[in-house]
Amino acid sequence: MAVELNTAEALKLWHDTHLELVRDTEPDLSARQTTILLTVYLEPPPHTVRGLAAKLGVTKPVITRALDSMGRMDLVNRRRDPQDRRNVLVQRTVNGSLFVERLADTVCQRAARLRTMM
Amino acid sequence: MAVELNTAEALKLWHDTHLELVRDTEPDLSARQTTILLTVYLEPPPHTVRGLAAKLGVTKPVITRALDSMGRMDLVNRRRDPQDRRNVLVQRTVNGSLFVERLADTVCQRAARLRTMM
DNA sequence: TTAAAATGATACGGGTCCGTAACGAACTGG
DNA sequence: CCAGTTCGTTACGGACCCGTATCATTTTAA
Repeated sequence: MAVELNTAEALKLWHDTHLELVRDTEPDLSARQTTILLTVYLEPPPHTVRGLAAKLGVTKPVITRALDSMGRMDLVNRRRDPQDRRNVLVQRTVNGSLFVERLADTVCQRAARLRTMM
Repeated sequence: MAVELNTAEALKLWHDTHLELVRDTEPDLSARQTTILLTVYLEPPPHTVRGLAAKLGVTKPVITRALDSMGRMDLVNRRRDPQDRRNVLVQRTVNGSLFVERLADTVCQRAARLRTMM
């Protein structure tokens, strides 16, 4: 596991990956949406609105709205917690998994090209 | 120069860096703004509105507005091209350089921690 | 000199997002 | 039971961004 980025490489990776995301036809996710999406897909459940808001350091309506829009894109799902029906559990979707997989591929490809393209 | 990210590492890097940017007090840049900013700071001048629009695959008003808001944040500057006064040249600022430097540090630190934190 | 082309900015109508405040629903403890 | 707490959501006014269409300015070329 060799992950050593110098300053120039880090910036180029950040730039190249963002450029590819912008050029894609898919609508860009905001930094907040990206963080929420990857939290849900990388960290073990359960994921609640309150928990996500605390983790990101934002208010709860921010999470609610992000879940609204990402739900419209079919990237995440909401379900009531049967144990405590006040809670909402954020769940993964098939489409969201594919989206995250494509994002990982993009980052990996751009990282690999750093070696040859600089 | 060893840059080898596997899928899990790429996603964790993307997540961790975005999380730190969201938690920062500074306002988040959109993907388009990030791409414009890093293009200006990584690639050799001159940078014009038309050129940036073509590179990103967006319309010119998108670039104009992004330059408006990033100019308000003192991240970039606009200047008329004396050679061809129709053109606007996008220029770097001291504050923008610091911002880009901090971004690079964040990405580098998060990349370095991938080794120990997984 | 003048019509055409090119550049960036602006107006417009519509959408999304922001934080604060208030709300209903669900749980908790006395 | 029932007041108090904890959830997530919604309402609101304001800010920003979107793409299309149009504009003024400048350059080019006939």
